[in-house]
Amino acid sequence: MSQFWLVKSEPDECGIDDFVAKRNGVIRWDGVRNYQARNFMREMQVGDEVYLYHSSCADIGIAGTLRVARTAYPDPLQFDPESTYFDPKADPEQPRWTSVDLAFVSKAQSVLSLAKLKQMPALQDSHLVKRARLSVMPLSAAEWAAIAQALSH
DNA sequence: GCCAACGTTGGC
DNA sequence: GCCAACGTTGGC
Repeated sequence: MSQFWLVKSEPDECGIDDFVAKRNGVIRWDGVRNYQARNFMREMQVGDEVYLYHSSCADIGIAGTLRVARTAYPDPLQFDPESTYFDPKADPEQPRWTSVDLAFVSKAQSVLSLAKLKQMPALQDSHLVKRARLSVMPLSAAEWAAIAQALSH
């Protein structure tokens, strides 16, 4: 069964416009270095729908929709000493960190702001509102639908 | 740039 | 296994 997710990124690093530019391709979602977020990524299935959330920027909120194009595989950056995401404790035999591939679905006409998300009754119990600083999180079908409706306005 | 939340590390 | 120190996230 298809599931719903939300991923956060700073748009300077990887935002919805990077996915627009790769409209017919995929982007590797890498650099996640939090175990809870990683574990959620490992549950993702091809075809799952994903909201992209822009954090730490002028226009904070949900900026578009993506789709899982490839399930979990080892994040190559953990083995790359040149990368800021290099993890000296990562073992190629037993990789610690996970990537998935994500593909563009749509860009929001305007960003659905965090202020509006916080006001939505359907999101009061969501990870997004309740738990700070989690960069990959599941959404319930009801949470997904409420956001979809707000985005369509 | 500040700072609260919170995850990780390491000494004991 | 506890917990203080420290680092990171991310809104403001």
